[in-house]
Amino acid sequence: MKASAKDGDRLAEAVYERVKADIFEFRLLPGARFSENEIAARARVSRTPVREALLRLQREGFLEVHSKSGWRLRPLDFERFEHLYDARIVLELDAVRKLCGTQPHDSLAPLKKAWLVAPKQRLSGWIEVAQLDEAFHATLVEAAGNPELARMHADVTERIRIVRRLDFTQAERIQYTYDEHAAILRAILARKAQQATLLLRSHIEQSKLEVRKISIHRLHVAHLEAGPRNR
Amino acid sequence: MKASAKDGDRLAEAVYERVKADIFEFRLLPGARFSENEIAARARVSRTPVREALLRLQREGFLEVHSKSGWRLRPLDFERFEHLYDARIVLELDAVRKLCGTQPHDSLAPLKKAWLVAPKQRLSGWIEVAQLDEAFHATLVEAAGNPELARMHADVTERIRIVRRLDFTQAERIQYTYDEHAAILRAILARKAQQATLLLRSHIEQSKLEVRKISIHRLHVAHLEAGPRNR
DNA sequence: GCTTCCCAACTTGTATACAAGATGGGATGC
DNA sequence: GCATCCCATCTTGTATACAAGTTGGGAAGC
Repeated sequence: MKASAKDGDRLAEAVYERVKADIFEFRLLPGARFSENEIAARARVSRTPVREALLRLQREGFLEVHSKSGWRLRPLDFERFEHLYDARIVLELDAVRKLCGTQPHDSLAPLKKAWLVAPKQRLSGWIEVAQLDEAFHATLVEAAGNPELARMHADVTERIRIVRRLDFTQAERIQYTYDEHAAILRAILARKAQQATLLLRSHIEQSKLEVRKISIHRLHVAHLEAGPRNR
Repeated sequence: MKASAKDGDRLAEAVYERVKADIFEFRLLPGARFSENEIAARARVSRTPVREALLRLQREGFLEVHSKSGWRLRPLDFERFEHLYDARIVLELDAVRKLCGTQPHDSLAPLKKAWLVAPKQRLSGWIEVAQLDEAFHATLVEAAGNPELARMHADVTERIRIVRRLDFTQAERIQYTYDEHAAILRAILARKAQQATLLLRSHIEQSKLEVRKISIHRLHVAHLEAGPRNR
């Protein structure tokens, strides 16, 4: 699949998606240094669209550029991730409060179909569940009706994705996620705002905690096998 | 003051600031079309840094680009402004709740100095008051301690600035702003969360309303004197 | 072996060249 | 007068050329 031919004159966009995928799939490692020429050579394009893509990823918080010296993928910043999880809490709780204060939206119908299912029908692949989980929370915020808040939430989602996925690599966490999403959804549909917000807050706090634990573990392993690398 | 010489190799940044200033000061009008070459010629730089600046302003929601056809400043979108004001409410109320739940921060000290003053010491220039108003709300959010939420709030602030300033062109609105800010601040310092959030919500709602009224008026005038122009 | 210094090779940031699509206005046909 | 078509011109998107700062490694000196 040649990327450069049929993308409708959007090489910069293609490079952007490609580099972002490299980040999420750990082909580019946190702290790694690289140059615009390397990316350009790999993608078989010139530095111009590469630069456009990298500058965008920089603005989005993924990359750093050191003038005349090169680019690097920002190291994982757990303090930042915690702040982003807290931002999720703010945005999602507000959405749930608004949802509980209006007529039931049919925009929540797909969530019922995906999450209020018999245990046998639950998905188990961690990649699929991670996608479904993102969609659950995004749908809540979008259904609340403020596209600007939804966009902010989507930005947060992208920025924590790299660590959030780790949560679902534990099988029992998938089951908890199903249980908790179902409970949250039922509370929203029943318009129990107090209950829904409490459940959602603890659900996100729990994710935050799990990710912190796993990340620390991974960091420990990485240090053992690689020694000092970043900075 | 030559911009190109001493800016430490940051032509793109200088162009970005320049164009943004043109937007805020109505040298570029909503709906106006322009090309990269025009901007480049005015700023005496090549298209490369211009393009970098424009792409950034596009990502930030100020501009649109139509492929091979040109750029234009997005028309004022009042529905979007309302959503952004609602986003402010979400972010600032959360900040105030957090502030009321912790020990008093000395980071609020500058606010006391600026807003808890005798009527005689109040500023009256609408540009200064608009800046001070932005700083008031930004300081509240920053003091709450989550830099990510503060950054989102700052982004919102930039996007509504163009209409928000209109609020302060009415002298009595400046007085109301002083009164309301003082009341909000006192409630926060007294840790009266309920009162502080109520006051802050109605304060922002009021701003939203005023801006809507003024904007509609301005739109009306613009239509009268210019006829159909955009779209 | 150790430190210092210097330079060649990279790097980004900017300018310029080129490709190809969008567009508007005027000539043409009626 | 009016609609249609076509092309010169303008536009973005990409590639390439150039300028200037950063850096790392090896020679030189001791």
